[in-house]
Amino acid sequence: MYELLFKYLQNKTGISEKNFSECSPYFKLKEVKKNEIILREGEVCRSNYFVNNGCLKFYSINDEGHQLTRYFAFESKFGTALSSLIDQKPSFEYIQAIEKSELLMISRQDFFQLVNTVPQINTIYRDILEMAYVTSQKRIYGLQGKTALDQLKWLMEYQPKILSRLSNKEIASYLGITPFTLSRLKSQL
Amino acid sequence: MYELLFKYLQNKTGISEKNFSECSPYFKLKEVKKNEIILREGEVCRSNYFVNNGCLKFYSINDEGHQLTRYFAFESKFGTALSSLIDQKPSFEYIQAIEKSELLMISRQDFFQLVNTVPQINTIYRDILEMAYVTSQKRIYGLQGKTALDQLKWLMEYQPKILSRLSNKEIASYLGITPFTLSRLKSQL
DNA sequence: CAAAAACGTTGCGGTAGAGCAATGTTTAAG
DNA sequence: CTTAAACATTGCTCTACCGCAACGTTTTTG
Repeated sequence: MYELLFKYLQNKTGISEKNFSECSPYFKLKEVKKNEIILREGEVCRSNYFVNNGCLKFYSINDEGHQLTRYFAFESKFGTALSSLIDQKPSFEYIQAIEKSELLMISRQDFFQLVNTVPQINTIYRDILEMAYVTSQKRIYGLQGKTALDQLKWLMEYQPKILSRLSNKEIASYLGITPFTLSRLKSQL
Repeated sequence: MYELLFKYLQNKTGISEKNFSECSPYFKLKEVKKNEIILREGEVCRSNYFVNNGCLKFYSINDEGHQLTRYFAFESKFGTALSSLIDQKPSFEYIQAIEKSELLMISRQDFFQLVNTVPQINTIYRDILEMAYVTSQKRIYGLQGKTALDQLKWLMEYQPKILSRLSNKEIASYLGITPFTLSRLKSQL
């Protein structure tokens, strides 16, 4: 149950089995069905999730009712509504399982306690923040000011997993275009 | 020279004057002229900057030669090419002073040493990362999928300082639209 | 395995914003 | 204070993307 998480932490921080065994009990197993919604807009996010298998989608719904996806968490990734988790205000994003998934869930309180007491978890949190930031920057710079076709090419180059594993509807939501436009673009490649 | 930085740190972490005096010598004063470029695309960013007065612009230039601005650092803000600073790869963004500015500069090495040895600086770095992330998220969600007019209204509500202090050219670059479009929009308000 | 629902594709028309050029205005520099 | 340069505005045209509708295909579910 904790093999993947241990591998992940060991890889990033070189944590020992002993130290890990002090952290792992705080992570609870949570199984979710396909399409199950884990967090809704307006709710305060109180957990951090590590994906053992499956895939989570983090998205918001804008004024016109369109989904806009910021992040897909596949296996061996942490994911949470970070803004909401950090300041404990209502989330503007949803978390939903795209596939039947197995998650390791840790409460906000336990997580930040580990961040403050276990150096390796502090490192992991720093790493999560850095990665999240760098990713979001790449996204802004990589996508803005480009045509949708260029965005698609960028995605093919840097995030091929998203293209190969997800439906056009999800991909379009990630790119911020309509499935119609995506369909047309694919025929131009 | 260090009053503003001390106030900033004290406000965020409650640091004592004594602890602060151990950190402050690492921050060197740097004065820059209006329009002076502090970091160019392709260079590796080796410093973190605290703005004592003036304003820094963080932007990239896309394939069509257009500026895209991600952040303006006014007084009492830290700013750096964070992605480059973190992984020490060439920066894809420029840092430029919009006005004659007075900066406190700390080297990457000194900064991360402080992060790892001074709890209050660790907190500050976490805070910088969290803020940077939350801001970039707000930007993605707040701007994408909206019309340029809505973007402008959003900016008026949440970042009025940018509108009041900067030229239309800078504002347009921040919104990812042309100055022409911005000019037209303003007449519609 | 059959019916329904979700998803993908394609054509048509509409619109927001870009590019360019012309002109007026503000800022900067000698 | 004067001249040049940068910036702002506005009209015209063009294009990328959207919305909707119609139709075919795949997936889900009872």
